[in-house]
Amino acid sequence: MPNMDNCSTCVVRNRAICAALDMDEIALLGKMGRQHRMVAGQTLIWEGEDSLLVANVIDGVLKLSTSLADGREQIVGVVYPADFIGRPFGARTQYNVTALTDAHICSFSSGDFDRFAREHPQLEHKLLERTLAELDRTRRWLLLLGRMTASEKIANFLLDMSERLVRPDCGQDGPMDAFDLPFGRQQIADILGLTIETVSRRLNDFKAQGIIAVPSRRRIEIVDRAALTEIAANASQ
Amino acid sequence: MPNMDNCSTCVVRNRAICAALDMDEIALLGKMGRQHRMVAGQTLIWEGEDSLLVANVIDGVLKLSTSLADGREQIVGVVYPADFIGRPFGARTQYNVTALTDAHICSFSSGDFDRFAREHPQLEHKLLERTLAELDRTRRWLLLLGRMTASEKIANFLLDMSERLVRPDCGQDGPMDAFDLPFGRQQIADILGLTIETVSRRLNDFKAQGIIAVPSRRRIEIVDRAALTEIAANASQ
DNA sequence: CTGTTTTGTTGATTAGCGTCAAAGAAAACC
DNA sequence: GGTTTTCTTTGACGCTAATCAACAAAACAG
Repeated sequence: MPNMDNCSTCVVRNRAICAALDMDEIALLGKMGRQHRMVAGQTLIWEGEDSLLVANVIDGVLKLSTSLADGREQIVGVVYPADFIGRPFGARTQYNVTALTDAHICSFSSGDFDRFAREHPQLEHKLLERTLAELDRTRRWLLLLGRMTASEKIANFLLDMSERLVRPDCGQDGPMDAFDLPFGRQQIADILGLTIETVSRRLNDFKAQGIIAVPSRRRIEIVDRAALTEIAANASQ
Repeated sequence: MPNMDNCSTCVVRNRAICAALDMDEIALLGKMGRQHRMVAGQTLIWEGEDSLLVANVIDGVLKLSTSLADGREQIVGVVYPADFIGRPFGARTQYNVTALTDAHICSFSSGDFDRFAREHPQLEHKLLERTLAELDRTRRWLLLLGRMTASEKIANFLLDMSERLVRPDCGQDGPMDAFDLPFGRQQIADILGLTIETVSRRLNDFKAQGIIAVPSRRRIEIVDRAALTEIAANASQ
């Protein structure tokens, strides 16, 4: 089914890069887009393949990941609703894009999108601002991977999650103290450059110290945010 | 001294983002730019300060770095001639920018540059392509920091350097087998998330195995590129 | 050339995280 | 409801890289 009028009912329309466009332009872009459903675990783009499509995330969480020949994996990005996926302008995609939850995306052929973007500087500008912000975030992740201990990594990860998992629709704006992670333990390990055992141990240490509660596998409740912040910043120094 | 006609004699003019502009536009941008000399060790931008300037590197090598409260440092980027420095469009710069060698840059006030860029989509497009490429590179670095052993890190680092230190002016295009690093041992450690001792030891291991030669402190000669590539890719698996 | 500082190397020891193995708990399936 | 499968926790142990410390070699200054 071609999407007649998906954009006007799109829930992320005002937060995705589409927000840079006016009504007419959105209609034009909308004609080129296709909405897809993905199930958890499904891979949209494979590492090293020519970049054939780009997409907006409408709903769900996806990971960007690369791995070494022997299977060691590193998650290099996590993508949320309203975020942009893929590598415009010709280069090869350097990582896998895989759904962590069931997801809903709006995809475009790379070629179509590239052409459209070059004709609409507003859109390119929005994309540039997003890419700059993502680069900043990724550089901060270098510090975490290169220089932090396991406890510091996990504390920072939990604080980061408490900020990013805020649902934009519910009026709340501060960080949340209770949330469900969209990751299993192995995925947390792949984000932080640790093993699953170390993640499990440090998480249980925090639990034992009364810093967090873990009522179910994926649920985290931050009980003592100050303590967690201290560990994250290595405030003992 | 205002720079009357620096652009027409600029050695990186055809490789920097300026290459997106035509003569008139370059002249306009040139009026806003100022050339600076920096000495090795000098810091241009401090972590967390409001982003007041952006710049093109004309000559020299600079590092982007962040650090933790107790002094642990991570280099999050290395910038070469023709590269762009700084964070346009308002955000705070999240890292220090420091010259590793004596350097020569062409700087612009952030405000001026932002305004000019928004009026020149070609320039923004070039900047977007660069930022996307830098993001790809940074994501590959996440894999290195998160999942590689010290030997793998150093092998990859040396191979990366042998490709990036090719002087664009000298006709050669393949990677170089002999080059001078613009880094001391501590800086290599700060790039790879290691200690200076580990860098020194692994480098000397490679030397002992006849994979590289180290005729002087900063000079590297790749003697057995195949062996180095095997270690980098963990080809033993 | 000589003393001083900076940078890099080498050795001994330790600690943190990874590895291997097994048991336990939750989810998925029939 | 019971079985299988998957995911997580826990324990024992080993190894890699960090730490601490001393020394060597350049670089630099006078």
